[in-house]
Amino acid sequence: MVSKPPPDATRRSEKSRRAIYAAALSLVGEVGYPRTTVEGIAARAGVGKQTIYRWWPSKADVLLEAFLDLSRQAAQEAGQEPYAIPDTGDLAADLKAVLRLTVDQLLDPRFEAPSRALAAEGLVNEPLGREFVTKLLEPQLQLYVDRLRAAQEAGEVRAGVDCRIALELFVSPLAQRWLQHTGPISYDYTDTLVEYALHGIASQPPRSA
Amino acid sequence: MVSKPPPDATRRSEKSRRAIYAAALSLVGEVGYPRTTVEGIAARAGVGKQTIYRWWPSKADVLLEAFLDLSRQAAQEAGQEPYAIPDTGDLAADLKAVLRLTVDQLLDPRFEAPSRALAAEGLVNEPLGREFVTKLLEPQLQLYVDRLRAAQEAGEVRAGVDCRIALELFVSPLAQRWLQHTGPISYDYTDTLVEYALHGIASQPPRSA
Amino acid sequence: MVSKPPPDATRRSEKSRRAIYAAALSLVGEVGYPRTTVEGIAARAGVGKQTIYRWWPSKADVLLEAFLDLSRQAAQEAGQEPYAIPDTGDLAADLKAVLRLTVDQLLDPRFEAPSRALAAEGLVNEPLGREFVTKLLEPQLQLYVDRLRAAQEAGEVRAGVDCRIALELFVSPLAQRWLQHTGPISYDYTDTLVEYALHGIASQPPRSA
Amino acid sequence: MVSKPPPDATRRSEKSRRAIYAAALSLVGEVGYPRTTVEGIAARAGVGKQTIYRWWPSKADVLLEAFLDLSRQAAQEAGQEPYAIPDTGDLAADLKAVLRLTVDQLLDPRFEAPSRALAAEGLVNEPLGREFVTKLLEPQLQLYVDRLRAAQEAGEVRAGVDCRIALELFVSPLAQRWLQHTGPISYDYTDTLVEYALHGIASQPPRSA
DNA sequence: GATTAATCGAGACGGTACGTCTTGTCTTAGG
DNA sequence: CCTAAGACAAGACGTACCGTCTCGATTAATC
Repeated sequence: MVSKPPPDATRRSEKSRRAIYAAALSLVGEVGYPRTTVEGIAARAGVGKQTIYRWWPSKADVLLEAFLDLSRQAAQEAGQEPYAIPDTGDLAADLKAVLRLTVDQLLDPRFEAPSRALAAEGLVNEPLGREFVTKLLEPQLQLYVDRLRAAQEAGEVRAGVDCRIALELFVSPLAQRWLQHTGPISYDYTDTLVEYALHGIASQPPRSA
Repeated sequence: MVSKPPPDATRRSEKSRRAIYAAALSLVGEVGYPRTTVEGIAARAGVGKQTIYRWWPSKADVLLEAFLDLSRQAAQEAGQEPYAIPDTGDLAADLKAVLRLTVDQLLDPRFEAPSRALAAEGLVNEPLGREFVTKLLEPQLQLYVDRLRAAQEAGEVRAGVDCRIALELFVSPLAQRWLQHTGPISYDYTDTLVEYALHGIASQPPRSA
Repeated sequence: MVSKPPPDATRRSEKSRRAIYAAALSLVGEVGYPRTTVEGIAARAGVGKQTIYRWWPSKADVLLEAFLDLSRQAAQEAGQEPYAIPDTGDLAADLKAVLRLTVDQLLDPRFEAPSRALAAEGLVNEPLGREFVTKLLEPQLQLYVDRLRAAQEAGEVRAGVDCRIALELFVSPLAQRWLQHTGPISYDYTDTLVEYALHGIASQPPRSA
Repeated sequence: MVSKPPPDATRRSEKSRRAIYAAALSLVGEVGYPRTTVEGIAARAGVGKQTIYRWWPSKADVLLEAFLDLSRQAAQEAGQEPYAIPDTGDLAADLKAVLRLTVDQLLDPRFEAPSRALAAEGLVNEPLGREFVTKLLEPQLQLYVDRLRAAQEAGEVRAGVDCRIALELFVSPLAQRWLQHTGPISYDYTDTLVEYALHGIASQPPRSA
């Protein structure tokens, strides 16, 4: 007899849930994550604090779900999500195109504050971090894995290359620049990343290949 | 309405400063960053709260300085800091070696908690983030830039390659895996990164090169 | 904007009502009045909260009715209620006897907690206080008035004495000792009260009587 | 290691203490005891909640001290408090006079709400009740005991009468009428009480006296 | 016996206050 | 003047209840 029985989800107020999502996202955008409080979210959503604590264990989880919801919505708005990177036969062009879309999204102010906040919280709060990675990051990365695998089968990528590692060559640099402000983000930059990642930076081919 | 005159640093208590660094680092290691409080640091350091607020604007800044201090100490202990990546003439080998050292440091428990905490806080607290990047990250990255530039002059790296971008091909993937737990970290992994980054993942050379 | 139509009392669940009374009384006895909550009563009674709010305006009213019910029951158990103080012709003896019964009741643990709670709430919540006085206290006091009036007619009590005030001479001291713990309660004590009230404490008769 | 060390009383803010007393008394007067909250007191006093919780365990204790302070002040204002019931040699007159003063005080609106609230809380919260009785009620009652004892030595009161019980004959009825609204309060009423208590209500002297 | 309308147990809801914790400022005493 | 200590105003935390509301599921009186 340690923990409360879980609440009855069938009786949950849809209106409140949406109001909470909206309040959480707008507050994070306006005052930043650390100054966004559960009380503030409840007040702006016109909701009792208990209604938040009933369904989420912390403000980080509220924000995570709110962001997932926002992503889902944005995906729907953007037409039937392809859920795949296009395959025109030209790997470099395809990767450049999809990275340009990612750049656009990273610079969209609706996404910036909450996703940065979630990423930050995820670094320090491991369960949340795992959920963030599992639910948001990995599905995206898997698309790259799929496209690279297809390229590998088509002979465009060297056999033996681990696609899960390969994708990090262009995704991680972009992620780090964005997260840590270690450099500017642009189409040129991502195009360059694709170029370098595909053909390497060395002037000579590897000795034993 | 001017801001307070700065306190007289010549009369500052060295003992307190060191006790505060130690308390901050140990608390972050023990209870995590969010549950580390200024009061807790003051109590463990046997110091008045005002002594902290007099010299640092926030707990993040305390931790940043504490961590810088720790890094300086660790560097000294590790013998006279080379402050350069070795240049044996074999770029791949040199990069692999230095990345292996980085792996060792990332897995050192003394460093893990505070540096992860600082990275997280830096994402969301821009001034701190810039300081973190400027004082800790950039100097490290510059070493890579220098080594790559030397390789470029030696003809090992293609002319026209932007070394600042090139270094991200092996540094950022490692950073992301470590920060966001998106994958395991090992010597094999970093070796592979160097391999891919130097020679690319494509099976064919670029069309117009 | 009229108030709700009153609920249909004919369809009321007798079982629930009794369960609520029992739960209210036992909770007040166990955890005290302030920590007795409507939610707690509902939970212990196995009843929805609305079933309480449908029939009573507040927890104080629940407790008042529960206590009235308990009193009624106790009266029935104690044989056919006399509803009068016996009149043996000896006023002192009759008063002593009935006060001894009152002492017994005040010390009965079933009654103590709820009646003290009701008295307390009544001090601060005037409507409830009036109801408490009207329904519980006054009927009891009236018995004294009747007995004293009879004694007055029999010449045992001085003509001109206001019986409503006279009864307070032995009832109020007992009530105050019990309510405010200002002294112990015993048969000796109430016997003494009767003695003093009947014959006064002065050594001389009044100057002008 | 169970409880906090007590705070350092020498550094206590006198201004805050007085503001808290004033806020507590005015709130109880305006909205009644149950709707007076610690938060409300803190807000009106311009004080942090912790400053209240640091020095008092509950709102009842705040109110008790506030009331004690008010009583002390009122006593000082009323000239050098005699701290004794006058002894003119005429016991009945002296008692009537002091009871009339009590009537005045009971009807003073500054005192009514808080003292009724404290009495109520004391019924149900035994430690507070004992403190209320010890610090406020008993000192008052002792004055009666002293005056009655003097009268007894002067032969005005029958030897053998227990003065502690005797005083209740006129004090308790007044207290009960006031607390429980069981009847009106007036000079006539208290005069009558003294009359009855001194000379009894019986028409005949006791059989064995 | 089926219909129907209100009560029932249950519990989610918008709120308020609780008592605790921490922040960053201010005050006091001591060196 | 810096220091250790800690009281202070402020305000968020997460919990407990309040009194209202909305669900099916009884359930009792009418058809």
